[in-house]
Amino acid sequence: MRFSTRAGYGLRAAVNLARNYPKQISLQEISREEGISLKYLEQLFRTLKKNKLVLSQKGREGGYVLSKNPRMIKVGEIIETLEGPIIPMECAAGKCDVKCSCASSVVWTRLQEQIKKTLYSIRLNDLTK
Amino acid sequence: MRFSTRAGYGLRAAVNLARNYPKQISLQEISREEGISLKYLEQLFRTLKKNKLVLSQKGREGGYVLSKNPRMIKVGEIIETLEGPIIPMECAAGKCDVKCSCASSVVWTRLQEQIKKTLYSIRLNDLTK
DNA sequence: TTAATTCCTAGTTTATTACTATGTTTTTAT
DNA sequence: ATAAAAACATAGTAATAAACTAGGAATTAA
Repeated sequence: MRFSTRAGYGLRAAVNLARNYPKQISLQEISREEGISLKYLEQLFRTLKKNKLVLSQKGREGGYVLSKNPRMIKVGEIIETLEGPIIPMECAAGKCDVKCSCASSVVWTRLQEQIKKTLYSIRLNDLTK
Repeated sequence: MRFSTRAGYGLRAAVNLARNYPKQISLQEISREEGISLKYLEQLFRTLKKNKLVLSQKGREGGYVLSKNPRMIKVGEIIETLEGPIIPMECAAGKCDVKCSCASSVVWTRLQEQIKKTLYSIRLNDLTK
């Protein structure tokens, strides 16, 4: 049971932006500071942008900023954007066949709730102190 | 973010044993009832046995039983046995390099705690009703 | 006009998961 | 005794996804 490095890297990058908020930061800086491949960061930020979590400016002296105050951005948003929805097991996805009306599905739905609850209770600015 | 089918299948099989406890059940029966490959079940049960969660009897009329009353077996035991320890991100493993003394690591450790707490608060007999 | 940046698509490598194949050994019913 | 049914064991394969790279195009400010 692991979250992907997309989530790990993405969160670190987002915290970096949160620390610098509202200053605009280039991915090169983040890449250098966090030791994450620039090209990989570009991919991550494309999806972050598509989901309106960051704003960007192209061209020289360009970069990214969080789209809202870090106080308003929940860690869960970043992670679900980069990883897709939190679904520990098919059972918890709702699309259950007969076999999955099984007793153990309550484990996975309860787990799903708890994970989401945890991730959505932490905001980016909680991680900048 | 997904748990493996090992955990899903293994849990279902364990719940099946719990329902039949203390009767001994063969993997063929479980395979038939749960629609899980027999050979795959054999693998899973080898590791369950190695970790003393089940007892076995070889030979004709043989099979498996839970090693303890289902009241005493936590879902987390089954899952961690089959999947390995719950570590949402390297950060949470303790073996953190400099980069991972980062702010975001508190997310992963808190998440780890919550997941464990959830999985260890449910017992097999909670799933047999 | 050049350098630095975001933006875009596709490809490649690597690792893991999921599952299969082919047995051996043990035990019980017949 | 023998045959069937079960656990036990190892190795191999196929599919999938994750992680990352390559090579650019478009944009913008110094």
